[in-house]
Amino acid sequence: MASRAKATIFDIAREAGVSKSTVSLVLQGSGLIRPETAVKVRKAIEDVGYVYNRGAANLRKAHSNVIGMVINDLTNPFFAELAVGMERVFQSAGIVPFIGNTAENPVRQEEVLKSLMEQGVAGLIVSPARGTTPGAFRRLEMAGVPVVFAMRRLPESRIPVIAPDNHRGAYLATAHLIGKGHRRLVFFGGSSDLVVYHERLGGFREACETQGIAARDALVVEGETSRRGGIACLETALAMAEPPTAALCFNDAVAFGAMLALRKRGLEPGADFAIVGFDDVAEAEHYMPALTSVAVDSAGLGERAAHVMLKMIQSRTTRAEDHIGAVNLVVRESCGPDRRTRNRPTGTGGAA
Amino acid sequence: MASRAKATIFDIAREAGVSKSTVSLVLQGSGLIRPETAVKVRKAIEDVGYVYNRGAANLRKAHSNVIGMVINDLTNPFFAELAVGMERVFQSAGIVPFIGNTAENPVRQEEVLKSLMEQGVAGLIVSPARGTTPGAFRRLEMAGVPVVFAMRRLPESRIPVIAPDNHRGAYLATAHLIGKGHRRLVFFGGSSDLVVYHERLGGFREACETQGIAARDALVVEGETSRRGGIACLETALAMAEPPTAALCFNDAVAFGAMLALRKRGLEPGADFAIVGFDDVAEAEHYMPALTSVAVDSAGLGERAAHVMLKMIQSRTTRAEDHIGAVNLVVRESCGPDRRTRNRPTGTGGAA
DNA sequence: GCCTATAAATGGAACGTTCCAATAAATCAA
DNA sequence: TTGATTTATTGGAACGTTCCATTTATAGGC
Repeated sequence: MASRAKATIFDIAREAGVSKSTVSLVLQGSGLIRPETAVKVRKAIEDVGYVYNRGAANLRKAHSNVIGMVINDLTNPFFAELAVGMERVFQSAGIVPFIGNTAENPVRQEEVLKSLMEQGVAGLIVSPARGTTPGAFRRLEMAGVPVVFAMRRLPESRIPVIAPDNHRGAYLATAHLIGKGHRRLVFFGGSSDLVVYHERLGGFREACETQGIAARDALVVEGETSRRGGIACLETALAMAEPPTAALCFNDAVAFGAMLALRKRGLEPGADFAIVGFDDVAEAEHYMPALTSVAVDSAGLGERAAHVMLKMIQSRTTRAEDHIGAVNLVVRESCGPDRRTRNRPTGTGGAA
Repeated sequence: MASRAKATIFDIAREAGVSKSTVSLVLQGSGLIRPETAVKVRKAIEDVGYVYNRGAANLRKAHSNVIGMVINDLTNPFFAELAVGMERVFQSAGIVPFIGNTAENPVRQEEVLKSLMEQGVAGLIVSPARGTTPGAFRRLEMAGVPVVFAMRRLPESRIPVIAPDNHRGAYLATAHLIGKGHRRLVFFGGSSDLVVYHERLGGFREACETQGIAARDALVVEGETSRRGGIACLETALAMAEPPTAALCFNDAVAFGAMLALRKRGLEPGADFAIVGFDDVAEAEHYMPALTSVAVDSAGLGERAAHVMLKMIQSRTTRAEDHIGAVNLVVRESCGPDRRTRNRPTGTGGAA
């Protein structure tokens, strides 16, 4: 069906009766060629079914305009949103980013990074996989390729980071629960190999401290960052001698799991046990009951990351400022009514 | 920090005291070179911080080992699953696929396909965007690049398709509803620019016909294929003079929306109105009530598509058999109890 | 009509790799 | 030893593009 050998600019040149250089100029949209010539060439391009060979071009050109996005888990809508945000700004810049999925696997991540590098990417936006070793990005730094981290960061690294204000988000959510009258709280899910975990847990702890919750009443149950993990966390918490009455969850998936587990025990999320999630994924709003959660605007952070990347490429630098995105607590039904008015009919502080 | 100019095999050759050809052989893992030489070269590769230039290599090599996956909507967990399934088999084949997102936009899709082609991909797995014109893949066919469609197909096209048995899935689900005693049914969501829509709707209609439902009792409400669309569909249906009692939804998102709308009206999904979804996404199982849905095994279809692609590349062909994946109805709570026993205490057929 | 200035088109070298044919070195059979 | 064989290594051409320095065509000024 198709001519076996791929068409090159020479074929176009022959077809249009010009030189290869002229064809090249036309391809680059140079203003140097006469309009009629350009038209003739463009027709020939169509006729021979030409596809541009970017690899060959990059051999001469300083740098490509390919950007790689490395995502740790595409099935998590939270990260998919991030990717979509980035896509949006790249699209309007006429760039098609290539997305690689690492499935939270550092070995796979290494392969993906290597492959992207070999393609000669101009820059890389990465949401690093859990368990990424600090040295994993040394090669990229050596090669002078601009990199930005999105959502997650590595313990010691000079690579710029675009992430939400996890500490503040957790603080706000926890303060809200305490304000509702809860006095024994728990942090559900996540594990300490993630910097994000420490940030969120830190916010939780600080809120407990500054709002007069004793350290022994600020509990922590580690677990998978999934629905399943949330179920397990709740079981653990309720099995305690003195169970908590409210939970801040590492993310929304954990929160959904915890609510599910409550229901299975005949308890009503909100009324019997307060749940707050983190990330505010699209489902949160539609759950029963609707989930109170910390909104981080992942698509917005994606856009931000893309802009930073474009600027880095443009200014040929490998450094940039970190950007910490604002968060806000979206209060819905899962953290229930004010606890003071239920358990202790007369509060101490009055109207506040 | 890094040496500005990128290292090439010549730099490695100089460092290791061998010729560029030897370096090339080592890079390709040829058995021709003496082990000690190979070690020496590999050390040099490390030392100079070399990154392989695949573009240059592809200039000589017959074809690259890059495969592109073009997905119409990454934020839909259903398609994300598909991508993950493909990833899985490519990973074990030592291939890193590049994912491009088209956000259901044919224009963007054109850009993504063009960009992937320019990179010299060896093959393309595509879930085409809604509204893709029939000619959109002509260029690819001309270039002789193997393409397979996953999940979706185009009206008239000779490109091989890997997709679930939509007709049968819809038939099974509809028959189940009819078996439960429903006599006035509706198909919710989707629009006729999608081949999948016709397939599913066809299954619905066939089941109604063969199971003795009058044509005027087999209703159709088109709508967005989202939660929001589902809400709208339900409102429309209940506003009818003679409303249906059960709905087969185009996909799970529509089903979730319909259930939400039922709840808002104080109706209980399952008991008051039966809902069946399509795709069986992970959430379906965890919903309240759990959603009855047609499972299509999208990850499995992804794996299948990847295998077909690998085989096509290997055998240098652009043709392959279609593959229609088995489906099965997962009955949960959202289609409720048997209707006959509720509305007409004495059924006609006895125990069946 | 001639020289100069501008516009348009062109040939050649270079980019970093692979592959082939050729060379050099080592081994073996006699 | 010598020629034949095998094992390792190598130089050169080619891949499809860009970019620079030229060449050729067109127009302008006098």
